[in-house]
Amino acid sequence: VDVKRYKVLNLEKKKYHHGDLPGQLIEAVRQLIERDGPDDFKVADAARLAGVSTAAPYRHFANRADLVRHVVIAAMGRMKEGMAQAASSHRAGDPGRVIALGRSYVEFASQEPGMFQVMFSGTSEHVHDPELKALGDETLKVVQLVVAEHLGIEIDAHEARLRAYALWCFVHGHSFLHIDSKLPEQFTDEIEDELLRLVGDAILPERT
Amino acid sequence: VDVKRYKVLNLEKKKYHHGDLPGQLIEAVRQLIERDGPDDFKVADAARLAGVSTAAPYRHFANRADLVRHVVIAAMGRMKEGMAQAASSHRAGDPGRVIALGRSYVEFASQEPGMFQVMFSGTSEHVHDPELKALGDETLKVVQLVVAEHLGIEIDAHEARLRAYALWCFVHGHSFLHIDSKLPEQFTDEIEDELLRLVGDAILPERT
DNA sequence: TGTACATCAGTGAACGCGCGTTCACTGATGTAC
DNA sequence: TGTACATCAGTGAACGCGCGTTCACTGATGTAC
Repeated sequence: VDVKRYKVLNLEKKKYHHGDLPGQLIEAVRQLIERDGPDDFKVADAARLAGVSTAAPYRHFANRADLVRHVVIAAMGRMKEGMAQAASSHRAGDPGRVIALGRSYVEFASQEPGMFQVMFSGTSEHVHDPELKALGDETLKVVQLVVAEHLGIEIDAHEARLRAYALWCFVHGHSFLHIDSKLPEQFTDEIEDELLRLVGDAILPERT
Repeated sequence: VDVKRYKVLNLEKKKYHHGDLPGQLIEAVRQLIERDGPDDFKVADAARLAGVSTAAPYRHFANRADLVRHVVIAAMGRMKEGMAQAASSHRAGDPGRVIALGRSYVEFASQEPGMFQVMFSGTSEHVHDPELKALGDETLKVVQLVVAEHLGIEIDAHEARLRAYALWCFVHGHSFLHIDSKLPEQFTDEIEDELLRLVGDAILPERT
C-alpha cells in the first residue's frame, strides 16, 4: 500500500513539537480505516500519515486499542451530531422529520462504512466501555424523543421505545446491507427514498 | 486460550488417514469462530481440534481464506435451510408465516453470532464470490416469495421486492444490535415477539 | 493371493514476515532564580 | 534578561512474538500384474 500518496497531515513548517498529534493521529486512523478496512490499519501508517515516527503514537495512547477507542468516541460524536441536526431541522409535527433522521443514519454509514463497522463490530472490546455506551444511549435517546413527539406520547412509553427501536433496527440493517453491497440490483436513490418513506409510514403511521 | 479443554473431534481410534478431515476442519472452525470471534481463530487451533498436525489443513485448503470460504458456504446453507423450513411450516395465507421467517433469521444470528458476522462482514473478501452471492440471492428469494404470497401479488412486483427488502433490513439490523448487545435494557423474549409482530404487521398489513 | 509401486494424506520442525511495542536517545519548551 | 534544569514530545532502530505457510519426510492405501 502506497502511503506516500497521502499527503502528510501536518502541513505547516515541520516543527519538532507537533501541536496536536493526538488529534491528527485520530484523523489519520479515520482515513486509514476507510482505506484499509475496519481492523486492518497499521499504527505505523497512522504515524506516517501524521508525519511522525512510528514510536510517537505511544507518547499519547497506551496502545493500539486505546487509540481505536478514541477514534470510535470521536466517530460516535459525529454521528450523534448529524442525527441531532437532522432532528432539529424539522419541526416536531413534521412527518419528514423521522425520514430525515433515518437518512442521516444511513448517510453516516455510507460515508464512513469502515468506521460504521468498527463502531458496531459485535464482540469487539470497546462494546463495554462506559463512555461509549453512554454516547450510544444518547443517540438512541434522540430517536426515541423524535418518535415520542411524533406519536404525541411520553418518551418512556412502551410504544415509543418499541417503535423507536424498530426504526433503529431498520436503518441499521439497511446500512449494513448497503455497506456489504448486499442490496438488490438496481437499488437507486429514488428507491431508497421510497423505502424510507414506506417504513417510516408503516411504523409511525401518519396522525390524521 | 486453553485448547485442550475441547475434545478432539476425531473420536474413533486414531487412524493415520482421517476419514473426513475437510468436513471436520470446517466444523472446528465453526466452533472456533464462536469461541474466539469472527476473525480470530487460528488455523493451528482448527487443526488441533480436528486432531491433526498444523500442516494438515493445507492438504485440503489452499490457505486460510479458502478454508473460511468453505465455512461460510456451509453456514449460508444452514441459514437458508432454516428459513426455508420456517416458511414451509406455515400455509401460504397464514399471517404467522412472515413472523416465523423473521424469527428464523434472528435465531440463526443469535445462535451463531460469530458466524453471522463473518457472513456479513462488509469489506471482507468473500463478498464477491459468485457461489456465495448465489446462495445469498436464493435466501432473499425465499423472503420475497413469502412476501409476494402474503400480498397476493407477483414475486417480481416492485411492492413485493420493496417490502421484502424492508423486512430483511429489519431482521438484519435487529440481529446485529442483538449480537452487539446494543439492545435497550430489559429486552425480554416477549418484547421481541411483540416487536416482530409489530413490524410484520406494519410492513405487511393484514389482508382484510 | 502376494508383491511392486504410485499416490495420497498425514507429520514435526522450521521459516519468515508483519507489525505492535520498547529502548536509549535527543531536541524543544517552560519555569525558577 | 540570561542561564540551569526538569520535563515533555519527539526519533531511529531493534526486538519479539504470533501465526500462516512450507519443506522434506513417512505411513497407509489402491491398483497392476
